[in-house]
Amino acid sequence: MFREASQNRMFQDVVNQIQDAILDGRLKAGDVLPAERELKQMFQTSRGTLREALRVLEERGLLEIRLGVRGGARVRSIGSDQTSETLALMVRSRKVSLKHLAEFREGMEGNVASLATQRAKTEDIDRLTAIVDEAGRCMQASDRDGFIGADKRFHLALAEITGNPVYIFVFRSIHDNIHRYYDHFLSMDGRELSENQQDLLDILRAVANRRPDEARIMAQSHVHRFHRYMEARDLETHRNDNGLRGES
Amino acid sequence: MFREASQNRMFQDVVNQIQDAILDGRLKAGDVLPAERELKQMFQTSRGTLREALRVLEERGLLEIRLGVRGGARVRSIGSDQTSETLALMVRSRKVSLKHLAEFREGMEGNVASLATQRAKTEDIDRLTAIVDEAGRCMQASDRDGFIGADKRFHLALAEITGNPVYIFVFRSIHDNIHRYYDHFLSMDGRELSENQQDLLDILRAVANRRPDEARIMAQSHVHRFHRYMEARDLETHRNDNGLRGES
DNA sequence: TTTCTATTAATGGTCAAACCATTTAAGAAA
DNA sequence: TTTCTTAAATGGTTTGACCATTAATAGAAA
Repeated sequence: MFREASQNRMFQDVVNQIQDAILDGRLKAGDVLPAERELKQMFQTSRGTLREALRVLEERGLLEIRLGVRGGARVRSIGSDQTSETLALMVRSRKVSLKHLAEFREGMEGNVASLATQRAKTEDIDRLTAIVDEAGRCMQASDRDGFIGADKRFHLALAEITGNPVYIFVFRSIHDNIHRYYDHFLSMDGRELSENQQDLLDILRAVANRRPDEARIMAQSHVHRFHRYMEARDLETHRNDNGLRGES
Repeated sequence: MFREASQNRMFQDVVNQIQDAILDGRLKAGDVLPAERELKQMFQTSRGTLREALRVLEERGLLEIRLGVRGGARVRSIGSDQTSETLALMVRSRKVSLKHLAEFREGMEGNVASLATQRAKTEDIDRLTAIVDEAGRCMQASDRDGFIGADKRFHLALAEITGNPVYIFVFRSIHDNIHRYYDHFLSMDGRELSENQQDLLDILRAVANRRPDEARIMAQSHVHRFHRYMEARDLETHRNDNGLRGES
């Protein structure tokens, strides 16, 4: 119900005050806090203590601290970076595998596709169409990275169409982590590119025709296909090493 | 692809070294790091710099720091606390509302119920049955808090049955945040308790009968019911204040 | 002997003042 | 005008001291 109150730890109080100011809108994204030597006087604390507080806020993703003249602590907009980092920790510590991430994403993308189908406006469908067209061009040019980028934007667009920021938030977190595997394990040849392009077309058609259940199935099988490619590549290369370590 | 490399910021290097030791298993949960005055010599740095590094690791959820003799930095096990905090920030900054959280949860619980149905062993079903029985006793005793607790354990058990830690991780994050609303807005009378108990029985039956799709629908409508209760209460009390602010 | 109490030492938390490193901007030189 | 130099603002680091909290231990009281 409540978190324990800690008397000691003055820097915690500084953290709370600044965080409240940001979350209450008194400090907006882009604002620059006064220099450390001024802040320390405003809070009546030492510079060391103040810096510990800034470190916490930076780690929380609320501040970005730059060096040099005109540097200082800038207020950032709240994003999903931190969750992404936490998931990354779980992956690195072997608590979560590619299989787990992929399964979760498969279910979530199904929900997203279904919801997006129920809520897409005509301009949303136009936007999706444009992305699929671009993916098609990448496919014909055998531009693998371009295709993967378009694929990502397609899924992100679906998440945005739902109007629910939680989907965007979680999607980013999952995708950031799963993407590391793409670079290692996902090499798509022409046939695979064309299969995936067909998937996107199928999803788009289901959305345009207002068939949520069909869109769910299509999206799930599309993500599942990606997953299978990676699994196959993983098995091929697995005797060499275990893939992803030590890139913090 | 890569994060920018920052030469300056010596504390970052200390963070990386300790984090790597934890994630590589050289430091296990419960281990206690040497005292700050020893660590500062091991890293050949000043105490202030070292403390900034510890602060980051604490904020990342990797260390827990205690005061006094026999205090110090202890290695924690990696959990979902941090993501929960980030979501909480988004709720407080009005980027995410109860409606968004509830909708996301609804979809996710459907997926969880479906997967759990496909994977439940007989002992899993026994466990679920025991939880539902307990919920039934709470219902008959009009023990609202007890019922909510049993309900939460039921959903958590389903997540565990999937065998996918990502579901457990995300469930905890979402639930921690949505639970604050329960305390404010959710007052269930006898009829509502009994409706929810019936929901749990329905889900359990679908799982036991191995009907994934049915389990999905049941779980979704169950979560949806919770959601509607809260929405109703929210409207009732909305003229007073906006509910949840400033409890950091 | 057992139990309570006061002391003590280990440890994190804070403070102060100085110096270093980086970056931008203003001014000087070409 | 363009390029180079310099200066000032700002975060990063160091040192050494002192404060506050806590667990263990020694000692007093029962």
